[in-house]
This record gives sequence, C-alpha cells and structure tokens, in this order.
Amino acid sequence: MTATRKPAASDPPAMSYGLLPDLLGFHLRRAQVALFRHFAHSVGTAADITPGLFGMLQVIAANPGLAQSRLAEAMEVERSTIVKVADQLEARGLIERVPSAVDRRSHCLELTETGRGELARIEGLVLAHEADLTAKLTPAERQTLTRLLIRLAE
Amino acid sequence: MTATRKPAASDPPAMSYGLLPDLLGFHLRRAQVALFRHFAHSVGTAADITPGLFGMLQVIAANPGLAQSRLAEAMEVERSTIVKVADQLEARGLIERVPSAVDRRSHCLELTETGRGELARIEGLVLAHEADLTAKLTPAERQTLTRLLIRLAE
DNA sequence: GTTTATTGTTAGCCATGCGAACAAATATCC
DNA sequence: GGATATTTGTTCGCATGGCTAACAATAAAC
Repeated sequence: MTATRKPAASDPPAMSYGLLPDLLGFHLRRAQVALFRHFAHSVGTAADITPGLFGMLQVIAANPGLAQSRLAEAMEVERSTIVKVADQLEARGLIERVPSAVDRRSHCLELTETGRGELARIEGLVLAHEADLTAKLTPAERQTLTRLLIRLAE
Repeated sequence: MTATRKPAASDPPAMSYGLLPDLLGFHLRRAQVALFRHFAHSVGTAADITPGLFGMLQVIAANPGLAQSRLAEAMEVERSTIVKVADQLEARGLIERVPSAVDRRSHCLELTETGRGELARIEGLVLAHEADLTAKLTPAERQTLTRLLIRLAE
C-alpha cells in the first residue's frame, strides 16, 4: 500500500505548469515577483519608494554631477525615460538638476540635503529587507546565486 | 609599479553603482532583462509572442478546460488581468472560451487546433532559446541556479 | 428563500518603458 | 571660419502589464 490516497471528487484538480518549470525565465520571474512583494512590504510601507527609483537614487548618489544621458546609459534605458524619473525625484525634493558649468546642454543630477538624509534612511531599510529576504540562504548560497545571475546576464 | 595606468583626461569617469551590486534584486533584474532581450531576439522575431503570453498558453495547454479564475490563481494575477490575456489569445485564434457545462458563469479555456500547432512550434523556439541562453552554464550550475531561485521565491 | 460568494467583465488608473520629432548647444571636418 | 553632424534634454503618443472598484449573472450556504 502506497501513501497516495484515493483522490476525492472535491479535490482541487492538480495544476500543471507544463514546460514552465524547466525554464529559467519562469523561476527568474517568480523570484523577482517575490522580491518585489517583499520590498513593497518591508521598504515601501516605510518610505514610498520602488526598487527602480531606489536604484536610480543609488547611482546618482554614487556619481555626483552625473548627466542624465550618463544615467540612462548606466541603467540601460532611454534618455526619455530618465526625464520622468528625474521629474519625480526632483518633485519630491530628493535631487536637483544643476546646469553643467562646461556644457550648457546638460543637467548634472545632484542629491539635495533632503535627498541625502532620505537615502541614508532608505538604505537602512533596503539592507534590512535584503537580509530578511536572503535569510533563507546561507552566505555561500547567496554568493553562488549572485555569481550565476551575473554570468547569465553578461 | 602597479599595472594601473595614469588616468587621462579623456577617460570616461568610472561609473559606480553604489550599493546595488550587493543587492540580489539588482542582479535578478539584470538577468531578467538579458533573458527578455534574448527571448525577443530568438523567439519573438519568429513567432510574435512574449514570455508572459507563452506562460499563459503553457498553463492553458497543460490544464484543458481551465476556468479563467483558476488561471489567474495559477499565474498569481487578478481575474481582470486574465480577461485581456484571453482576449488577445482568442483574437489570434489560439484559444477558445468554451462555456462550462456545469457552471454557467465560467468559461473554460481550450486551445484551438491552430493554437496547438502554434504552441508546438513556439515550444521548439523556446527550448532552443533556453539552451542557447544557458549555454554559458554547466548543467549542474543551471540546476543550482534554478533551485536557489525556487528557494528565494517561496 | 434570503443572503453570501464566485465568475467574468468593463472602466479607469498607474507605472514603466519605447520611439519619433525638436530646439539648443557642442563637435567635427573641410 | 563656417557647414554639417552629433549630443542633450524634452515632449508627445503609444504599448504593455498590472491594479482596483463596480456590476450583472449565477451558484452556494444557511
């Protein structure tokens, strides 16, 4: 006698995902959705920010005076996409568009004082979120995962 | 004497990503963008389909007669999102909404003959895309990556 | 038989992204 | 030096993909 029980008529019909479990993209997507949800719950409730905007802020903070076009290249999006992002961050007082001293076409993105403070606060939340999320993995596994993702992406 | 050369004025100023490289979400996103691009180039050009729609088709094919609400649960999206997806797939002749025999509210999603043929063709393209994409990894690494992603997502 | 829940649908909204077109400013090239 | 290209930020329109809220029809629960 096996451990499998007789299926009852009331059983939810077992769901099949077909080929999907064999595809990396399926698991990549699920992991990302899980991460987004976790971010929204742990960081988003306390700071009104998304992973995307946080990434932009990080790069702006790490490269003072960055022109919008450079940011676009770094984030691998179009220049026109950056306009909206900069509008948002500027409207919230986190960054400023400072006219470049050497090129009158370009705007240098700079964190404001408010922006610096907010970013420091958000970084704490993000690091806590990261620690919480990866608590399921050992440090070695975490590193392995990161490395494999990098190799996949390049 | 080290191997570092004297930075010239014409050098592109080295870009920093701040904290981002320490965050799993950053690498997850990059990997996904890379995968989407690869999918678009290898599958999308030959079949006019996206990873999302392909996933829906897979689940419909693997669960004949699935009601829209069940599909929504399986894909973890809202019922209303499925309406648009089903509209698209139906407009393209790949699936049909068959009225349920036992519940006059629900529509059972079924592949059409065309849909079956198309899906078979697309599956070939997707598997080739997958093989190509993961050629950078050994089979063991591929499996490790999948397992770690699953553990992260649950 | 009345109330509650589920199903599919519509409508409107938001976020993220792209592409095309544009004017201003800068580079390049004879 | 002056014509021609290129770069920069911007706007506008569009597409995708997702959400919520409301609704009518139907089914289930009490």
